[in-house]
Amino acid sequence: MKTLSRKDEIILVAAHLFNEKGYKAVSMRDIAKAMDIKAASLYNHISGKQEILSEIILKVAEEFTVGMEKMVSESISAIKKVEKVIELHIDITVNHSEALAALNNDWMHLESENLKAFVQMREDYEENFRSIIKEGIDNGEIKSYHPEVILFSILSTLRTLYLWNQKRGKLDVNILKKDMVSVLIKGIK
Amino acid sequence: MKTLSRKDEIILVAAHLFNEKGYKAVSMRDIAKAMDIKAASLYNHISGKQEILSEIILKVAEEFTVGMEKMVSESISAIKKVEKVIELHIDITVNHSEALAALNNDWMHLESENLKAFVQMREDYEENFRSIIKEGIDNGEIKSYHPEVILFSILSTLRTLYLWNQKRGKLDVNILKKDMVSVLIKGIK
DNA sequence: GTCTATAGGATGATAGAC
DNA sequence: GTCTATCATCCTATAGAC
Repeated sequence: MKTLSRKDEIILVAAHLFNEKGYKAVSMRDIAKAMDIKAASLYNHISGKQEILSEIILKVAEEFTVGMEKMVSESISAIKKVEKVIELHIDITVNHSEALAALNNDWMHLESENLKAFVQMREDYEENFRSIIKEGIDNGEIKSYHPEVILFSILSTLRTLYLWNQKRGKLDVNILKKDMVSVLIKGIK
Repeated sequence: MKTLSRKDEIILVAAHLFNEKGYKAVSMRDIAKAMDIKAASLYNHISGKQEILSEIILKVAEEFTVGMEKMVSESISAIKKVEKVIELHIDITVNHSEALAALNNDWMHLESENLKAFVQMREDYEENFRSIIKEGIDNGEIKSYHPEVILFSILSTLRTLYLWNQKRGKLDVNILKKDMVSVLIKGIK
C-alpha cells in the first residue's frame, strides 16, 4: 500500500476532471477546489498546468511504447501479435481509463518538447502496428484488404475502449479480452 | 451554386477551428480574426458562442437520426442493415468531417436544452443499432458474441472515421465502403 | 505546505456610433 | 453590418506572510 505524493494526488484529480470536461475547460481553481486547497498552493508541487497535462499523457504513452517494443521482437505469428496488441490496450485501459481521455482528446494542448515527444511516440506506435499487419498479409495469415483500413479499424476501437469501459463500469477483463479478440479478428458474420 | 449566409459562414469557420483545437480553446476573437472582422460583429448574426456549437453538433446529429430511422423500418436482413449503417457513417463523414470532431469531443459543452436533445438522440441511435445487432444474433445472421462488444467495436470505428479521413485526405468513397464493410463484418482472418 | 493578495492578460458579451 | 470602447469576469502564475 503506497502513499501518494501530493504531486501524484494533483495529477490523479486533474486527470479525473480533464476526463469529464477536457483540459481547456478545467481551471487550476477547479483542480484546487477538488482537493480542498487554494489554486496558488498547487504551484508548490507542480510548475504549472502544462506539467500536469504532460505527466498524465506522456506516462501512458510510454506504457504503450514499451509494450509495443517488447512485442515486435518476439518470434510469434502476426495474428498472435495482433492479439497481444489488443490485450495491451485492454490492460492499459483498465488501469488508466481517465488518462486515456486526455491522451485522446487533449494531446494537441501539449507544448513544444512535450508535443514533439508525444507525436513521435504515436507515429512509431502506428508504424509498428502497420508492420505487423503487413507481415500478416504477406504470409497469408491476414486477409489482403487495404492494410490501412485494417489498422484504422482495430486501432480506433482500441483507442476508444476507455469510453465504453467508463459507461458500462468495470467488466471482467478476461471475458472482454476473449470477445474483443474474436470480434476484431474473426468478424461478426 | 448557393451563397452562404453570413451565419453559415461563421458556423463553417468555427467548425474548422473547433476541429483543430476544441471548442473551449477557440475564442470569439479567433473566429472573428479568421473571417477578417472584429469579434463584436459576430453577434449581429448569432446570439453567442453556444449557438455556434449547437448549430454545428445538432445539425449532423439529426442527419444520423433521420438516416437511422429511415433504415429500421425497411424490410431487409440485419446484416444488410449493418451495412447501411456503415454506409450512412461514411457518407456523413465525407460531407461533415469537421462537424464530427465537435460532435465527438465537444458535445459536453452544450448547455441545457441543447445538451438534453443531443444526449437523447445519441441514446436513441445506439438503441436502434443495438436492436439491429440483437435481431441478427437471434435469427443466426450474426455470431453470438456479446452484442455490446459488437456494437461498441463497429460504432467506435465509425465514429472516429473522420480522424482518419482527415489524415489521409479524401479517398474514394466507394472503395472505402467496400473494404470497411468487409473488415467490420467478415473480420480480418 | 498553505494561505491572501494581486499582477497581467484573455474571455464572452453589450452599447452605441457610423 | 461593422466598428471602437468597454464591462465584468475568469485565467495562469507569482510574491510574500505564516
